[in-house]
Amino acid sequence: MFRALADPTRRAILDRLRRREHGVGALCEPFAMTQPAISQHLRVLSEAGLVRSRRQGRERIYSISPRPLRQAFDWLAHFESFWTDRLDALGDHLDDDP
Amino acid sequence: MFRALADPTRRAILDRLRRREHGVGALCEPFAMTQPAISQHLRVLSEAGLVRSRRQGRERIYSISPRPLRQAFDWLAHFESFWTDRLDALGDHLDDDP
DNA sequence: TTGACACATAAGAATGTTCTTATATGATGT
DNA sequence: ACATCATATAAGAACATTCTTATGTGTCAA
Repeated sequence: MFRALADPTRRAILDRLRRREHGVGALCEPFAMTQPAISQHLRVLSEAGLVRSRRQGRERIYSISPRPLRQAFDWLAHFESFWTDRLDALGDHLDDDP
Repeated sequence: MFRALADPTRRAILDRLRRREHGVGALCEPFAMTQPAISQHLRVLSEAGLVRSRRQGRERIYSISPRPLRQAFDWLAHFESFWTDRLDALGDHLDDDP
């Protein structure tokens, strides 16, 4: 799933979808890339559970599906004390979830 | 940088370093992988700014370097409203940073 | 200074990713 | 039924990742 977030195009797509949902055509527009390439990225995002889609006429509308993003967020939150503590440099981080 | 987080071995290394700093030998121990493989992962983490290291005798001690983790965390935090709001299903997420 | 230890680097094989072009599918309007 | 629009899928080329084994580098201890 972090793998799906590893690609900058896919992160840009998510940033775009964060603002509002979009059809594929609209998602393609800002990228210097063919439509199949975007569809493939959407597939990766979809398989990672990061987006969902529904049909609407002949368009397919994609939107954010937040659950895995939240998992990633929660994982990173484990490291929060590293930038919160001023004790940072002391290597003072022992088990916070035993 | 998300690319560096995309590999499960590297995330496991970070999880390990989150608890305390470690030498390479200790980091290798839980993995079914050779020492050079781990050293290569450590190099990727280091180039992404996710870990730092210092020499201590003949050991090299690795520890977390939190700045890029925080960037990732901040990026994901942009999506926080998706799992916070109960309006989730309404696609009601318009610009929150214009 | 020599041997052993802890680690890094190099080279290469296997596999995975990310694009392209060409083609298939599914819905709409006539 | 047919042409068209919106999108998906397939096949393949180019490049990147992730391991392996073999070897290099720096530190310590005798």
